[in-house]
Amino acid sequence: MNERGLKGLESRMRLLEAAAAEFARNGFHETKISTIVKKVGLTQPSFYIYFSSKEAIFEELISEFHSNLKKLIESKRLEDNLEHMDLSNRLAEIVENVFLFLKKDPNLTRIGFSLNPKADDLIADLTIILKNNLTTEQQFGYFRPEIDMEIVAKCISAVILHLSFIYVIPGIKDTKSLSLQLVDLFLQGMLNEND
Amino acid sequence: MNERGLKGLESRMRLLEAAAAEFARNGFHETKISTIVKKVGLTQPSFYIYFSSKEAIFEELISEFHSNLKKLIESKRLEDNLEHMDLSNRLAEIVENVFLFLKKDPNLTRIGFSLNPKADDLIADLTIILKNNLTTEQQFGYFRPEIDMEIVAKCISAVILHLSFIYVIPGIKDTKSLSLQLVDLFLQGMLNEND
Amino acid sequence: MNERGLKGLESRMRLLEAAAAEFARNGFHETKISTIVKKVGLTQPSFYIYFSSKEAIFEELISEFHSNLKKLIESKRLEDNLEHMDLSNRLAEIVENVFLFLKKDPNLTRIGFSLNPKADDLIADLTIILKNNLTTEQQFGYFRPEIDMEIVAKCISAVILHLSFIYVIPGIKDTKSLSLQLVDLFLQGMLNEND
Amino acid sequence: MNERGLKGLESRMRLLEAAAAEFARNGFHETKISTIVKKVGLTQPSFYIYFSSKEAIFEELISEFHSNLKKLIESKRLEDNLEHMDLSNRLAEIVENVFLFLKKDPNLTRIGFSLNPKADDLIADLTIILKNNLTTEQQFGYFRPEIDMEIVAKCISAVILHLSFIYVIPGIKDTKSLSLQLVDLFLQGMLNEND
DNA sequence: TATGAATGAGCATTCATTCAT
DNA sequence: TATGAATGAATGCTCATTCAT
Repeated sequence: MNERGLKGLESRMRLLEAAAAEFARNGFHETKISTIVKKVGLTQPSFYIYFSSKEAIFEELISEFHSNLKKLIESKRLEDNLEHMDLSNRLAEIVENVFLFLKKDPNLTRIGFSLNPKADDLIADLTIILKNNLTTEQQFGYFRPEIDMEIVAKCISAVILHLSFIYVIPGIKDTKSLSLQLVDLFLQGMLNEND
Repeated sequence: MNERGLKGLESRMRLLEAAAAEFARNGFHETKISTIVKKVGLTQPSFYIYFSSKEAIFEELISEFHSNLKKLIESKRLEDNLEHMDLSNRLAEIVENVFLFLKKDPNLTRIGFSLNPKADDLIADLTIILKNNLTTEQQFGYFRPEIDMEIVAKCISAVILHLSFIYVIPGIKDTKSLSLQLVDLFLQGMLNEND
Repeated sequence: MNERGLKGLESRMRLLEAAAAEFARNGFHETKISTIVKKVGLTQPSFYIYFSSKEAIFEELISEFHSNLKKLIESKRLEDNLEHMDLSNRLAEIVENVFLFLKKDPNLTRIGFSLNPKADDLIADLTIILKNNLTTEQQFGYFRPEIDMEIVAKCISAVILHLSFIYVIPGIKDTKSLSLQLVDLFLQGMLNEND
Repeated sequence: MNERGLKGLESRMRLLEAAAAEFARNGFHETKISTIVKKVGLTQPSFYIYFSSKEAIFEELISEFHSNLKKLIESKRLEDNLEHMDLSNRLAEIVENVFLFLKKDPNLTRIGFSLNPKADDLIADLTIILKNNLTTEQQFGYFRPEIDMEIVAKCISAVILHLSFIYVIPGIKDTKSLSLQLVDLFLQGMLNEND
């Protein structure tokens, strides 16, 4: 009775896409529903067939992005494959996966990490998973025991996010080599050993 | 008409403070002039005696913050005192100085690095100075020659900012030890040398 | 196209019922077609198969109610049976009949006498019939000749309606005894004759 | 600081008046703020300087009307002057006072007794006061003891209201003689004593 | 230096209604 | 007989800003 047909589903999808683009470019408040529907070729009331409010569509975009990202991170637990690759490569692969995910939909990435209250929570979540992984490795003796892995996790999160915005999403740097360089930096440090 | 009496100057100051607090808490668009003036005990027209528009007061807050921060960074060029301290400590001191600056006025820090277009420029500026410093050191042989100092500079910028927001401004961690840990991480890396 | 099948007729009926309930509870403007059709399990376009507009269904409800009520009143002309009962009982019976009619469908009663322009006309119609009856009786010498029967008729109309809403429809008072009390009040007055 | 000057107070007053006229003519939902302000020669935002919402101005009109009417009724307690006039005249005077009050501002009267939820409460309040008065008289032996004064009070309320709308407010009947006729009807009844 | 009063421009949202199927 | 999809036309309300004083 309230079933959505194919055409309706497509309109909904196109609204979501258009909204993502607008929110990403202008933020929540400067984004107008009139603009979104115009892009899609609909009128304002149609918007409210599919979404109950401006907040609702924003929320929907964010929460799906967040849950997908969390899923990705959680699936990448280090313990699963501690053996079958050397440490650097395993880490680099994880980092690259995150880069690729964030690059896939730049609009969502921008919205998901914009000044919306839940962005901080998301970063915190990601950081926790990262920290757990790193702590495990540390207990295996791979990392210096005196390092506070909480801080490291927070550093890495910040770095991945920032580099995503300035290098990965704009396509300025290759994700593979960037990941390797990052891992190398964090693993080896900058110091010249010869000194 | 442009002669500022004492009372006027004070009203202006209080408006700036109130605006900083509001912008920091709610962002640009959700901040209402009516709220700002109410906090200060003035009426809306009074606002326009001192600032030509909402954008103007925002701009004024940001640009002073930005220029102060730039001044700080530029004053901390490494070359100036390459000798009189060992590398780690010199770096840590610089980092701590930035931490302390950002902690001094959390509202401004939040505004200055919010999603306002100039935040990216500011970060870029800071990163350039940092990169120049690091490159100099690298040429002196302190750092591994194969490292891309541009990337490193960007990592460090991101890390300093992020840790400022989650650790320094809330007062959760001591700036001195945090700076030292950061420098240690970036200089030595995480790897356990014994391996 | 105008052949009504069984199912269609039933849908129409159920829409009328649902509409009556909604109009009674919320009035015309606060009643939404979307609510009506939802209650019936239909969609909005289906509504327009049976009724040309929101006004149309409202009008249909009202006018049937009005014509039924008029029919009732007109059928109760006093002259028809001036003899076969004493005056009080004849009057009380008429009053009770109206009470029972109004109680039968509270929703319709509420709608029919709500602030819709025709409510006043209806009351005026009822009042005229009442007045004619009373005048007849007056000419027969039953009532004091100096009384203005127009005013009395209007009083009685108002009283019947009001008591319907507060006593009869809620079922708080028995219609028979209430009718008798009313008739007694209007016939004998309140004064204590012993004084 | 938020003080209203003379001009502001006048604008507020004129908005109240215009709103009363509109609400009375069209009811709550069909009354548009745009119409109200146009009548007063203001723009829509000005409306919100003085009233927080459409509901608020409606509420203000109603509640002032209600409280004034209650004040009037309460001031007219019979006990105060049981002796100094004969019963009929005292009662008629009270009724006439209510007529005059309701006639004074027909718009408010219409709004105050329209389909707004509190109208019923108001009528109930008035009825209670009336009933108390009547019961007192009854205990003094003026009225027949078998009469249920609750019902009488409700009848009188309904009658006064209805006659106000159809006779008093339109100016069709003189309030003084109408009051007397009403009192006579309720006191003496309609029956011809000679029978 | 400050304010009471007012406004232009805009935006989210609602609802009865229609059209193609 | 019914529905999925869409819309025209409003409307309440907000906010930065101005003007006269």
